[in-house]
Amino acid sequence: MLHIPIIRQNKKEIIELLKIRNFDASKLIDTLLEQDDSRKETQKELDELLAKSNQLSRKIGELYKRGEVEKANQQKTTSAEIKVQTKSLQDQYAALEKEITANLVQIPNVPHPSVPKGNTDADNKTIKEVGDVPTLIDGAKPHWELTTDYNLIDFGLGNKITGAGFPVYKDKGARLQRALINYFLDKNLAAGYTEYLPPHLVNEASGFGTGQLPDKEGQMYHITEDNLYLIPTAEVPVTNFFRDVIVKDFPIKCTAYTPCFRREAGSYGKDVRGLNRLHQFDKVEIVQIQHPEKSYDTLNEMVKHVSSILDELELPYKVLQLCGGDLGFTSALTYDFEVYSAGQDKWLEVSSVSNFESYQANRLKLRYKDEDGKTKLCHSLNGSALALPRIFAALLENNQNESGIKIPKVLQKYTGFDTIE
RNA sequence: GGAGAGAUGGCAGAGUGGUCGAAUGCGGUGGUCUUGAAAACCAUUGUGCAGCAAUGUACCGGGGGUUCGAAUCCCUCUCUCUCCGCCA
Repeated sequence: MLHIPIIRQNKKEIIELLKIRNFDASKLIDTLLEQDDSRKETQKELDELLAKSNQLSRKIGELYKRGEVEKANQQKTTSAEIKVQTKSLQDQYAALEKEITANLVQIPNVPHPSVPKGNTDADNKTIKEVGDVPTLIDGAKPHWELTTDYNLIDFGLGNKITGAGFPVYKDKGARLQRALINYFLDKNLAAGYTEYLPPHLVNEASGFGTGQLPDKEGQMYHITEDNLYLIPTAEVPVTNFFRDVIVKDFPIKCTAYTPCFRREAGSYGKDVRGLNRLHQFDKVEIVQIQHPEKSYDTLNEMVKHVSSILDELELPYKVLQLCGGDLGFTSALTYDFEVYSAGQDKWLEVSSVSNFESYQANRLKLRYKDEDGKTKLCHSLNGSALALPRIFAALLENNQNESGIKIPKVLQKYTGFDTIE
């Protein structure tokens, strides 16, 4: 969520920028600032009253010590009166704070000025396109046929033991999957990221910290018995490492492989065909915590890094800057990576790299100390490097020929084979 | 799963219901000394909110209660540790 002092300082600019997302914040912000004003006033009154009460208590203590019991008892009556007043002021204060937070969480992050206006993904801006769309052999197939033909994935078996959206990888399919995970992690390590293997279940506080809770509750699998949630992305456990932390050295660079679990309620049709949309999938994530002045340099660095992976995999891809309407709620600027998957003639999103500026950090209480020793909010960023299933699909579809499926060179030392026959 | 113990500042660890935001040690920062370093000595060192500031206020795992007054007493939740059982 946004930080109130920053809203106060840059009110006009923020309202203008939020229009890029087609979000009219003017009324909400006015209400918010009014509520914050009365919160301050209430606190002032309350503090004064509490000060009075504290003084009185100290006085009563002294009177008792001196044995002046009667005088002390008189003062007690006054103290009791003050207590009634403080109680009602405290309630008032708590109510105001609650309203303020409730309003605050309704305001999405302020888009970076460079974010293009727009409503849907059709308005996203193509930053660059790399690689040529491959010409396929006659009778080229989509991956959901190739995975069966070459015995790489058994969707039916997944249905049997769990349900739709839970594929079972097998033989060279399983090995290719493992190769991709290792390759991605090694690439990230070489770029200076530290590897983590976090829990796949998180508590409620973590869900709130990165913004999945309370609003997007239905998108996560919830284990009610223990009140834990299956992670929808490694972003949740990893970013929450830094909840309530005061950072000493920038940047912090983390990478983690985890399975990701998503309920995807309401998805259906051909978008969910094969590997295109799953309830469980593998992903290698990168997360950075950075000084506010450097976060956009870092964002560019992350985009370059993801690009270099796709270059090595020899997949045609494009980088898009998301328009206001397509931008995630908590992001200030997002670049999406889409890979061309020839067998189904489709561009598939395989990575989303975002700068959240201080939006997540404010929820997480993730801070650093500036030169004057004042605590300030850090910037947080993350991206996929990369999401596996769609890469898997594109590799099969683009590299198919009469004799089998070719494995890109860079992966061969990880797979231990160069073709799937 | 059964029995017990505990949760205090970056860490370790005191704390009789009143001057406790909290002893002490370690660590951190600044300084003295030194050619430099170490050692020693001196000083300083939590966070939020309000305020230009002085300062005020809140916070001793979370929530509630008793009391004029709670780190300290009571209730409750969560978590951690030890022992026993089970187990990869």
